[in-house]
Amino acid sequence: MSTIRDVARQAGVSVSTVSLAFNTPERVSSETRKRIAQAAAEVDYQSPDPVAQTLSSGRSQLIGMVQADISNAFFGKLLREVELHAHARGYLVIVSDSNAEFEREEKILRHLASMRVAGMIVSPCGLNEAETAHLHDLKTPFILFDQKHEGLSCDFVGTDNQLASATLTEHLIQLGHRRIGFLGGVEGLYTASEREQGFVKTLQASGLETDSELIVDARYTYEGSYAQTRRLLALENPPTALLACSNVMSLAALQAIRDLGLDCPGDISLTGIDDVPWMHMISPQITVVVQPVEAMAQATARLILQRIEQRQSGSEPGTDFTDTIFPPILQLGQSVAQITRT
Amino acid sequence: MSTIRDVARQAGVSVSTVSLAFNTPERVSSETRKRIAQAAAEVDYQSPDPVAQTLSSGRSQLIGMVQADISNAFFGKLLREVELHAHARGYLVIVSDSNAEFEREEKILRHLASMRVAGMIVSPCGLNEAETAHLHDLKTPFILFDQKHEGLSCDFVGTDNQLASATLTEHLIQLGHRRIGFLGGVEGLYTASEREQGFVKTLQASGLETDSELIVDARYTYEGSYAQTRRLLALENPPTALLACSNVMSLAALQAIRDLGLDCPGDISLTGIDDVPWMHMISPQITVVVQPVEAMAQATARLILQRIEQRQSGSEPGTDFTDTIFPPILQLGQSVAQITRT
DNA sequence: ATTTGCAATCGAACCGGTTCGATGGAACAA
DNA sequence: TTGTTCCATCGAACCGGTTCGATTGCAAAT
Repeated sequence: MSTIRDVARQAGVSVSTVSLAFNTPERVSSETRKRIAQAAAEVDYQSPDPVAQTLSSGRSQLIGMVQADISNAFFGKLLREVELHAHARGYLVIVSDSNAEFEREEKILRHLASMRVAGMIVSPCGLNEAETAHLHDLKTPFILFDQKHEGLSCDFVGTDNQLASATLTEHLIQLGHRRIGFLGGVEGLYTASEREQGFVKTLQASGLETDSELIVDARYTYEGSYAQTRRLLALENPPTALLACSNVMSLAALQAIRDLGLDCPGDISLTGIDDVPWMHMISPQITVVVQPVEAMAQATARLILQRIEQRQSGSEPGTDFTDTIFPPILQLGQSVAQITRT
Repeated sequence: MSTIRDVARQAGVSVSTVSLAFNTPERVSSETRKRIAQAAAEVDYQSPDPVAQTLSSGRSQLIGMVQADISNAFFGKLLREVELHAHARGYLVIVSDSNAEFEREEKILRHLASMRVAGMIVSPCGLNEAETAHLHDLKTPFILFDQKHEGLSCDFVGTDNQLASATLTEHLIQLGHRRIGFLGGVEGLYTASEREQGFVKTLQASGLETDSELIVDARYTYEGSYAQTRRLLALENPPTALLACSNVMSLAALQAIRDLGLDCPGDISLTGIDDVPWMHMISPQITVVVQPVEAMAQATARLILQRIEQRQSGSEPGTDFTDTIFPPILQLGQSVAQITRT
């Protein structure tokens, strides 16, 4: 592999001139520029070494992504979109899995920072103040995806989580449901609390009372949801419908219903937030609200590159941060039955 | 951020001694070592800068992965496993999507090489000789995953693809099927041709004739499989069973069957290779062979790290390459009917 | 003719480590 | 005492770029 010095020697100019010719061509006479180009071809100079470039300029051609579970399909779409955009601009993407552990997340963020990543996309699982401050201190632009963190001024891309659960709740209410079981996510997590709020507010707005017995923490897990569904359906006064706060939890609920020998929607109606690929082929097709993943992924990919290039061109961090909120989309299935008033 | 020079100054030793103390502690007197450790703490020296380290040592703490579609669930599992192992040893993972385009793949490989990745995991979509040679020239260890490439001596982790289709074919034959439609993958691709061979060989071993009309190229895509399924079922003498060579193609076939108003398995039996998450909740549950993804991912993650550390400790590339082949696992569903001989 | 201004180019320092050959001193053998 | 080894440490070169202040030469302004 030949270096910039080989090119300089071949072209009979100094190393700095070659560097200049590559980075700010207008500062080099067209004649010299031509000679350098030819010399580069002659010694088969490919492109500036990214590692050396990073060390001296302090900025790499890397974009970092940190998620709680990178094997998840939702993240897969995001990853792909980001990678395609990044590749087009000469960036590579580093992904890392925090495994929903706080210390890990912190460690990863430091590691990424030490790699001088040009930008980051993060779905924080829990960020303390120290970490928040640390993120801010970095000159690196970053975007919060899906999980918002109040008190962290930066860009955010996500869904209107309150609207998601509100939409489903309203749908159930309109079909006559009065007792709705809410299978919630991890307490304290942004999306989880938003979704719960959307549920509760909608009930209140409809003049229905909220039975706290029906609002359960199902941990965003299959197991949690499965167990809680069985528990809810075993109550003396069971709900007539369930609202599961995630794709996995909807599927667990459906499985629990099947295992109890009950019929959905005959015995119990089911709705959920988010789908999984091919979920529409499962019967009954579950009525869900989905997030427009592709659009969200695109928006995120575009935004991070835009921020990176802004920073590149010298402009300061600024305070023009935006929240890009996508509305959830209701997808009717056959998992909800109409209830006749008693 | 303090550097190794700050530590050296604080400890009153030279820079090289500090470096030595970090990398080969046994070469430094215990007293000096102690002083350096204390100095490091005093100036809050975190850890050697990975970028500088890469530039001077020629090896980074990065593992590269290249796949044709990184949003795919199969890859997601692999990615996660690799990332977890990598993280534990201080590596970060770069992933890149070749989008099944040859030039892209080539470009990515070069880019990764210029980043001095410590190792690579690749599922090549098409590697010409130039590229093959290029890969070999790199001192970087790499593992082929899923897609093997004959004539490239390196480690491989994958499934016994012939056995996968053979298992399904035999299953169908035992249940009386004589005309089996084969929905094949992209021609020329390793997995595709292996699976076709497994199918054809099994038919021959059973003394059945192979009707070339029933072996179709469905491109590993949903659309391809959907269209070909409709075509096969419209033949004057249609097959009684289908064997789809991928998860997506099985689902497409099932959808086509449904859309034709046919019953599976009543009118047509269906089997497939690979599942998708939650596929067992679709009815009829499709009889498939699955790859033990977790085990494969683990094996790959372990192997790449092992290779990297071997190389680290100075041993030469060597020729002890291994093929780690996992047997596919038959998962019976309700998508295959018994045929009574006519 | 002298000064000023500007464009083109250069040299050197720098980014933060690794690595190798050199050096100095202590221990040991002749 | 002198010579040989060996251990601990050091200085300098190097990895391959970027960047800034300095220099040179030429044209325009005074």
